[in-house]
Amino acid sequence: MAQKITHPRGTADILPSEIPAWEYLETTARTLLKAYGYREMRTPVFEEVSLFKRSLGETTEVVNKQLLEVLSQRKDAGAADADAGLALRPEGTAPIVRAYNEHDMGRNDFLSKLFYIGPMFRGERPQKGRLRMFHQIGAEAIGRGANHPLLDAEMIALAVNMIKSFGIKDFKLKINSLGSAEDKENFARWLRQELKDTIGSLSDDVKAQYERNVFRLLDSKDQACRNVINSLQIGTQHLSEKGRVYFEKVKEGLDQLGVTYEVSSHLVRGLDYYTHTVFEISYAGLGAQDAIGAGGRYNGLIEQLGGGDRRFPETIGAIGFALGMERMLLALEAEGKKMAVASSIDVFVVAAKPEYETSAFVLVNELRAEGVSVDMDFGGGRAFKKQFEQADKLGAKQVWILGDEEMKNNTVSIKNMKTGEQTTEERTTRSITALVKAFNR
RNA sequence: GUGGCUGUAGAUCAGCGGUAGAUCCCUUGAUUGUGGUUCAAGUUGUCGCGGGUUCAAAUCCCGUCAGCCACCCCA
Repeated sequence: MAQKITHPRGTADILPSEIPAWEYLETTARTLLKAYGYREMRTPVFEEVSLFKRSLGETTEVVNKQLLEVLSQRKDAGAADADAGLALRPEGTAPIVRAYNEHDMGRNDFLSKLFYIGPMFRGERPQKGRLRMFHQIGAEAIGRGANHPLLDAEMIALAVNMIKSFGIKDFKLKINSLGSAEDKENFARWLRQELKDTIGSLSDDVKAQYERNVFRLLDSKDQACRNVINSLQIGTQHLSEKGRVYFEKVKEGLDQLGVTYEVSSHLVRGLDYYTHTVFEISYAGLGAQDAIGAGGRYNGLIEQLGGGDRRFPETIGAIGFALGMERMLLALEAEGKKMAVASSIDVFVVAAKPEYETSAFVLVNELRAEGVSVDMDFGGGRAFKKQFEQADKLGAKQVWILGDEEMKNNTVSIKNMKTGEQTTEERTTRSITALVKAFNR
C-alpha cells in the first residue's frame, strides 16, 4: 500500500459526526446577529501581505512570524516591495475594513453592521485551543454612525449573548479602555519611562516585550514583572477627560443591559489597531488558551487603510469582536454538552430480490420528490437482513419493503423501526403522497 | 520559535529486551422476507518514520515527524 498522506500540522478534519455541532454554532450565531441588524459578508481567505502589516502592526508576532504566505513567487517576479505577496488571513477585521473601503460602503450607509464566519490562519505552534487553521465568528460595526458609546455596549452585549445562546455559562467578561490613539501613545511613553530603571533586572522575555509592545507587560505572566506592574497602580489616569467620559458611558450601557463585567486596567489586546474600548471573554478550564472571544474599538484603522470620508476622516468609527469557534466547542465540551447527534434519515427502501431494485430505485426518488430523506442499499442484491442492518445504521425511522407480494399487488410494506409495527399500503402516487403527509405529522 | 511528556489494530488503551494483546467497532453465522438485544466464530497491525546498540528491539539510545502541555502568542 502506498504511504498515507496526513493532514497538515495544526489543521483538523471536521468529520460528519462533528458537523451538527458546527451547524448549531453557525445557525445560532446567524439568528442572533440578524436580531442585532448585522449582515453577512465574505472576503477572500488570502490578501495582500501589506494589508496585515499596515493594520495589525509591523512588530506584532501575528504579522512577523505567523503569517502564512502563499503565492510568494510574486516576489520573485521582480517586485521591489518587500511586502509584495499574498498571505492567508490571520484575522477577519482587516479584510472587512479593506472591503469596506474598497466598495466605499460608508457612502451609502451611515452605519455598516457586518459579520463573517470562516477560517483564519496563523503559523503558530499548535496547542490545545490553538490551531494553524481555525474558525472565527466575527462582527464589525463601521461608519460615521459607529461612534456612539452605546454601540460599544451593544457590541459587548452581542458577544456575551452569543456565547450564552450557545449554551456556555461559565465565562468571564473583562473590559478596559486604552483611550484615543493619542492617549495610547502617551500611556506607552509613560509606561516605558516608569519601567526604565527596573526593566534591566527582569527576564529576557519581558525585555523583548518592553521593546516590541510595552502594553503586553500589563498582562504578563512573569511574576517579577507582575509585581512591578502592580506597584504602578494603573487605573484610568492615562485617559484624557474625553476618553474617560466615553468609557463611563460604555459601562453605563452595559449596566443598563444587565451585562456583568469586570474592569481590568491590565487588559490589553495584541493587535495594534485597538483604541478606546477593549474586551475579552475567557473561559476557565481551557488551559492556557482561555480567551474564547475578544474585541474592541479601532477607530483609526479605516483611515489608516486609505478609507474614510476625505472631508471628515476622523468621523469614521469602528468596533468589532471575534469568537473562536473551536474554543466554543471546547467550552461546550467542558460544560458537558454533547452535540454529536447522529444524523438520521426518514426512510430506507429494501428490495427483497435484485430484480426489484429498479422499482426500489424509482420509489426512492418518488419519496425524495416529496421532500423525504430516503436511501436504499446499493450493495447489489445483498441479503434482506443486511439491508435492514444498513437501514438501522442510518437511523431510518421507517423501512419500506418491496417483496414478492408487494410487487405482485403494487403495494409496499412499511415497518416502523421504533415500534416494530408493519402495515401494507397501496403503492400509487396518490397514496405515497398521503403516506408522506401522515409521516410528517 | 523554546522547554517537558507521549506516539502500539478504525477508536480507547495494556505490554516496556525473547518475535503482538484487551475492549469497542468491523465481518460471518445461529435466523435462505425483518434491524436494534443475545450467543458463537473470525480479521484487526510496515508497534509514527529513519538510524544505532544487542544473539534478539514495540521495549534501550540518537535523529526526525506528529500529538499533548506549558512558555510565547492569541480567538
